[in-house]
Amino acid sequence: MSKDKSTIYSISDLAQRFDITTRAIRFYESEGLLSPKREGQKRLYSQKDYTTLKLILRGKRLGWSLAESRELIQMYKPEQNNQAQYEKVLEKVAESRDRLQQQLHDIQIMLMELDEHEARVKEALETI
Amino acid sequence: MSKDKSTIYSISDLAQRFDITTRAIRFYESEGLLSPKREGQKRLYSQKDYTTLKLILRGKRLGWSLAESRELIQMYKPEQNNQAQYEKVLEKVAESRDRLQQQLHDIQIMLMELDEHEARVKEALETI
DNA sequence: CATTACGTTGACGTAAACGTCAACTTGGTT
DNA sequence: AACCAAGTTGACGTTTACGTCAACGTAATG
Repeated sequence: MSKDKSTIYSISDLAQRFDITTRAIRFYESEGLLSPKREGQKRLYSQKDYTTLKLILRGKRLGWSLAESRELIQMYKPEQNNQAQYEKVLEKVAESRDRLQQQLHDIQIMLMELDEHEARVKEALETI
Repeated sequence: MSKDKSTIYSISDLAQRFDITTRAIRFYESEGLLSPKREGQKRLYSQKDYTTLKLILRGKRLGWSLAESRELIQMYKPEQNNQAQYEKVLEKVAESRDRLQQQLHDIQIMLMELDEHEARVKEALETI
């Protein structure tokens, strides 16, 4: 299928799939979030790059800065092999988790309040 | 207690409580998110303003723009009393809910992936 | 009454995340 | 050869969300 390990994407390919601009993708690279292979001048994106991009956009939807997403992405790289690095990684994981749990909490409250409000509005509509 | 309906806050009061700057609070007002009473020049914030500010900051944590939070805030105002307005409100509610559910989904995936990664890192640490 | 604390309104500065040209190159297609 | 589509690298512009002075008002305090 299209998810096989050797699939390669062009920049406009990725842009279409994720509904973003090529400019954005190049910008992410300039910020150290992506580093695609090259074929002459042209960028070639691997399945790993695809996954990384997915991570970036998920981060964006959650209100993360690119710098934060970059940290998370680097966290997943196995290059950092000494203990200090690993422990820094674990700290980052904990931080991320706390932040996510705060967001989860915020969302639950929001959904509850929206429910209440929706009910009130519908009631108002019925009594018109 | 301090949650009684008549409690009034100064601007630096709110700034301290929410750990933001007075500049930010004034900015939110200039963007139409807050509209405190005045006593001469000075701004006086009611319990309603306090709640609105809480909503703004919750929106921020979830990555919303101030413009989006403003819409949500206006949604809660009972001033819009005709049917067209109400239906627009219901649309906004649905939109917000969809967005929140997408975020919820994103967060669940993130937490799962972090769990997996944490496990792998801890394993690596133990085998050092 | 002079100082200090707290507030006010401009006005300009800034970081992040791209958008938008402009001016090329390059690999096929007619 | 001529051309088009898709790609490239600058470089400058733009929006959002404030930060950071400056210059001033006002109220209470020593």
